[in-house]
Amino acid sequence: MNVTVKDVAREAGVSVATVSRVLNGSDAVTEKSAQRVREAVVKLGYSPNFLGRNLRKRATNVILVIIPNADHSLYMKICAGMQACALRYGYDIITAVSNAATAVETRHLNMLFNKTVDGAVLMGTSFDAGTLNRLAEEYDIALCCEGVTGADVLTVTVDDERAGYDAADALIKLGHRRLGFIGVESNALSASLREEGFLRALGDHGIELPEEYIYRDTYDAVNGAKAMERFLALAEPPTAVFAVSDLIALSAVRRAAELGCMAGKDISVIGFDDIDACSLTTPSLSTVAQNCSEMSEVVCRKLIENIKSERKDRGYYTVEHRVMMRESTGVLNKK
Amino acid sequence: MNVTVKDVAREAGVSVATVSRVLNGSDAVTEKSAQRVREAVVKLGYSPNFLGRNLRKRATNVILVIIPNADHSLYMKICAGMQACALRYGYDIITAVSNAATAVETRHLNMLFNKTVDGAVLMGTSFDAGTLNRLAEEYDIALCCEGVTGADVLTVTVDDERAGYDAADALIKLGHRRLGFIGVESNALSASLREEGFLRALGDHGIELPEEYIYRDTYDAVNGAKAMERFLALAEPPTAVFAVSDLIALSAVRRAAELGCMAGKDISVIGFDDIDACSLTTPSLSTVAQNCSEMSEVVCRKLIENIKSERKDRGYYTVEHRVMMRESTGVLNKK
DNA sequence: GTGAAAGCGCTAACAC
DNA sequence: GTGTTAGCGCTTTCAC
Repeated sequence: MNVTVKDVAREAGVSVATVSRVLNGSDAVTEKSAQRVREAVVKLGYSPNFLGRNLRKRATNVILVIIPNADHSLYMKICAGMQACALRYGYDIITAVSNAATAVETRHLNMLFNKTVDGAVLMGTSFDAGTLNRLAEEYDIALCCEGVTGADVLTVTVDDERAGYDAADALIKLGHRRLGFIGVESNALSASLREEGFLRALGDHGIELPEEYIYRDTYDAVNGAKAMERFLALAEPPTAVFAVSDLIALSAVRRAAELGCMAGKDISVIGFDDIDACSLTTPSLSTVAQNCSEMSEVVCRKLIENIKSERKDRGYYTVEHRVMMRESTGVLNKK
Repeated sequence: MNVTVKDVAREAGVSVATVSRVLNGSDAVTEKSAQRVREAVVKLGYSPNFLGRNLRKRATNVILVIIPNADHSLYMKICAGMQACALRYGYDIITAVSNAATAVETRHLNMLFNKTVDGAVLMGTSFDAGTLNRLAEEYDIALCCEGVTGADVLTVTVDDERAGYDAADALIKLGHRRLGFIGVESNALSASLREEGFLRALGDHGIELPEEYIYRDTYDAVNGAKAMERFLALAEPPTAVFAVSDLIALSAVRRAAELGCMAGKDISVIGFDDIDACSLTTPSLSTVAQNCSEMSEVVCRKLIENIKSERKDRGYYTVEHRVMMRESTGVLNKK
């Protein structure tokens, strides 16, 4: 019932070795035999069983990408980019969502342990540096979007510190001196780097940051609204705000509007990531865009190189970011 | 270097058969042997090679989900739901993006042909009914979100006709009699069903639909803007508009605002899908939500049942939808 | 209860 | 250039 190389060999009147040679593009075969094999393949509707092939070759040419969060369009964009890149190297990408839960992430990594995939890209992993280093000892893994302090693992991200700096700088260039910051209470490296960069920019411009201008909470859109409420209740609210994620920024913009304060006019708000919604809302959201295509390209190529080679590249690479000014930011409105 | 059952057997002082029995939970083994095997597994850090196991078992317990479009949060939500459901049955979900391109979709389906996965869910496939029927003859596949006319394949969607009806009905209940429709020029079954339902609602209320109140273009957000321009240029523009997708609706809302026409006040707009952006924009977008969790649950469970059984369920199932009224719709503003 | 051995489908070394 | 055969790692009959 299930057609195998044997069947094809019999049909074509050759040996299984010849069939395998034709299928794998080995040139050591006469055109006549090759032709006969190809015909038999078509006639029998043969499709090679990759379990057998992979078992023998000890490779699957498949890379696993673990996504922490199904709601974030950034991750899907990067996956699409990696897929395009992998294809050129003869690899396939499969993705799985971890919901940032260690248990789920571990379950997915089983595919690495049980040889179902050749390598894995972790986007915002929940593992600590020690675990990652142990993993990297035995398997080909890479971090993307989100690095981990102390992890000696191939990593590709934007330069978050620099990006935070640039976001603040863009606001300052618009004349703002009272800058608010909405961050997240987590050990996410990217968020704290963005905060560091933000603070450095303020320092460079001799701007002080009062305690009340900083708001940190869980990574949840609704906290943009909460932060904005707090800011606007101050005697002297900030005139511009940087949020470490677009979702938070959008929620802040919305709450501000409800409180009679229009983003872009009465207050400036800039987010991070450039998710699709940024350009769909009114006002459209200024943000810092990550270069997804470059990020996916770099991480995918380097991981495949690692898989194929004995020498393992464990470098930390950064890709470009770009400040995108839209309608939610404007020059300081001197009253 | 790579530890196998053999190594575990030697370490535990038993045969490979016993090791396998312990690993697979067969009861025909003494607790003493089992204990020794478990210890050896831990000591050697053994992890079974699934290529060998799957080859032997002729099953992988993995389901492939093909997503047409990486930008649509709906698909990711459904994937997450399917993952949760699959887990309960001991299956894993892997996803791949096709960009609605037949070539890519075919490439992904190779995983089905080469036995890398046990079944596949297609969300908005680019295959025609004939191809799907032939596929379903030999493999376990299911359609989700988007059916195909004439495809005798397990399918789970919302009742798009009814949903289109309900969207129109909601607008009519707000007092609107001049209803516009923004559709897509494609053979997507869901879109045409939504249109049918929309028209039926109008018919039921004795409302005529002038030709100029219908706009159809490619499935692209920017067409919401184009449609709105056309509508607002009419001597008597529609007072309410139904768009078959949220992205299109959001773009329409935005363009309307630019033309001085505020959604929710001057014109009502309702979309479809309830993507995340709906509640983040101002005004928030009214829409028709699909019951993602039910959809993913049903399709996943029934597909797994098909995989496990000889009897194949090829039914067409529909799940609930819900009209969500937000700020972009309002009662007819009589001037 | 346990072990020996066959075999899942494939590739590649080796012999001709 | 082609065929024979071993073996990738695993499960599972079949003896014992």
